[in-house]
Amino acid sequence: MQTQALLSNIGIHIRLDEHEKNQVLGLFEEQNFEKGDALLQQGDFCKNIYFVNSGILRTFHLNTLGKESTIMFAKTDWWITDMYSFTKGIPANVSIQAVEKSNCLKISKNDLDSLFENLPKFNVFFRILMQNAYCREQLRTIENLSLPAKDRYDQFVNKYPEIAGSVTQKQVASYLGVTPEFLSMIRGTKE
Amino acid sequence: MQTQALLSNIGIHIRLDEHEKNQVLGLFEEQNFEKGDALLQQGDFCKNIYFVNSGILRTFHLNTLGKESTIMFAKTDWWITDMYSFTKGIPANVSIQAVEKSNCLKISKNDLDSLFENLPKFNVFFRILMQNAYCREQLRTIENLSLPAKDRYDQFVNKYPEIAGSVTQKQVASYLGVTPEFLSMIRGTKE
DNA sequence: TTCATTTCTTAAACTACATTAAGTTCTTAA
DNA sequence: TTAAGAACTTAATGTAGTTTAAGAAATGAA
Repeated sequence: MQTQALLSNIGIHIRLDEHEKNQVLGLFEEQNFEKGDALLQQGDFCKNIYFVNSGILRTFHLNTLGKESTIMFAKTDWWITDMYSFTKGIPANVSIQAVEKSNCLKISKNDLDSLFENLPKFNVFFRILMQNAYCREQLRTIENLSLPAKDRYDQFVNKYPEIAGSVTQKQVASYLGVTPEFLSMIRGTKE
Repeated sequence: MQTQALLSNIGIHIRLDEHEKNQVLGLFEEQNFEKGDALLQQGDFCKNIYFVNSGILRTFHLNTLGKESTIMFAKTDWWITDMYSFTKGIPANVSIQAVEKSNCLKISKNDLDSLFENLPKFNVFFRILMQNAYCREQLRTIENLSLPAKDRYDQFVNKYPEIAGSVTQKQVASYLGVTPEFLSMIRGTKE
């Protein structure tokens, strides 16, 4: 099980001794996904949170008309789950899917909760993780509200060049909130 | 200083004894705002996080063309700040404003950080607060991407009836990402 | 390799929403 | 109380982005 990436991700925010590292790692389980595999289906209960060792994943929502919206992408060193379903125990309103072959470390809700109890500083770590996720999401709201599609596309490519280069334009379009046809047009107009 | 609302807000998630309650309350300061008052100006550094005792506030962003986007509203029992500026010490990219006469309790970044150190369970409280904020923000992203303006308006009114009834339609429009003129049209079409 | 499927592109016709403008109602400060 | 400025409405015109469709390129399974 590859654990260096996870340990260094945690290590950015809190310091763990050897015993604590083992305490944490003992609760994670490795899982491999092939391109297109589903980690979670919209409507099911999200029981795990995943740390991405390698690969790219995404969460997407299907509305009542069958329109697909990409809510987030996750690459190496990111965490991905349906936080709403995971923390509140309600059915997920997104699916999670491997965009390409990926390797993840997952931890269940129960095990994470036990970690919060038995290793209190893990609350510090997750507080910061949630803080950052909230800030990112709010920044996206600001961009969605204040920028036209072309500018949102440019921002996206600047911010996440590896993702922009690895996922289909259809998926990028559904992340930006435009059709693939319109994204294709936007990309045609150089400046 | 009104403190019951704050204590019960904290009490939903963590248990504090009398000494700890005083330790917490000692770091908060009461502040009153008149309608229209600014708590923070876009471009300034956000040094405080505010708990709303009474009233309604909002954060909004001004883009380079002068277009205003409402990022969030906060009413009684909510927390409001520019989390990005507050936690990372960078200039705010939103302003915070009292939509109506409001009473708040504020705590500075330094004092909150000292609380995280000296009262570790406050990390649990803020972890949950950030988790909830992230979930809310992500749900909004889903709605922005998957629903047309009319449906987003209906959802907004259902979810926050008091806010919808207390703020101007111009502000609601800038929250939904449409012009006031178009919101007026939407409201005209009964079902 | 090869065929089938999906993705990407281009373009014409269309629509949700923006802009402009003018009139009406509501707020608020003097 | 009043007047000035906001906020709200309505309607005509304009546009960013959608839909539909059809062909070209890329991908993937046999």
